[in-house]
Amino acid sequence: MSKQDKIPNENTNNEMAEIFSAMSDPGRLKILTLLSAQELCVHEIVELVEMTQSSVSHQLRILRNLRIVKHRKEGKHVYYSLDDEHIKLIVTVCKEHIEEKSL
Amino acid sequence: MSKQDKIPNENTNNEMAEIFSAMSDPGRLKILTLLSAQELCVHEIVELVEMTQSSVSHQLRILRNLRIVKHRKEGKHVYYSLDDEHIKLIVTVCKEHIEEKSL
DNA sequence: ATATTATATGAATATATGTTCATATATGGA
DNA sequence: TCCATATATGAACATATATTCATATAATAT
Repeated sequence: MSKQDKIPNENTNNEMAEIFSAMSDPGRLKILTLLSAQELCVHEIVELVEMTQSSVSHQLRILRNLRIVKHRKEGKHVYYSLDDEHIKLIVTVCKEHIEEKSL
Repeated sequence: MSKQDKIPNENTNNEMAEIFSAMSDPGRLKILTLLSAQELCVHEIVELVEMTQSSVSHQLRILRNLRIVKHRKEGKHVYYSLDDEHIKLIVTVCKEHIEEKSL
């Protein structure tokens, strides 16, 4: 295996970068942290992260498009939740990383 | 513990977002993947990731500033390596995530 | 000393991204 | 039907970011 083979193929690498990009905005990261713990509907998220409804909705669309979150509709409400445990783990490991660094 | 308490404090959340931001560029992600496997000097990285020397150098600075990579100088060469195993783990988990999704 | 190789960096530019504002759609209640 | 609530979305704008180009610095060899 050559050194260059350590790099995933172009598509996989780009998709990984997209996932990290989705996690790289403070607002989206808060949303992901919340959804790591429980399912929430949009207006609950809006209150918890202190962003406008419009902004939250735009951000949720980004997370939806990448299939990082899933949603289900119930009456007037749309409930969002993490679509994948990997994301939860990544958030956790990163948090540990920060906490160890700041010692 | 209230729902909002699930979100790390503002500083921690921002630092986490910065880490993910550092990993969100395809070029930087390739660099990090390479350095997950072994220490490399700048011109080796340049060849492996097929970016210009200037661009690689700029990106390495970003990774250095966030203490994601460390470097040591040996003669004319500067060797870079991952400063932290957490980053390696995060890359691995993300790769698994992509690979499972694409089944 | 001069040239060559390795690396870093500032400025400029092009592109991507997040927020706001206005508005659209959908559901349920009066 | 009319209204209020919940959510989504397009356009515009401001900011952030990556790359390129030119150049600077540092080490080594001739």
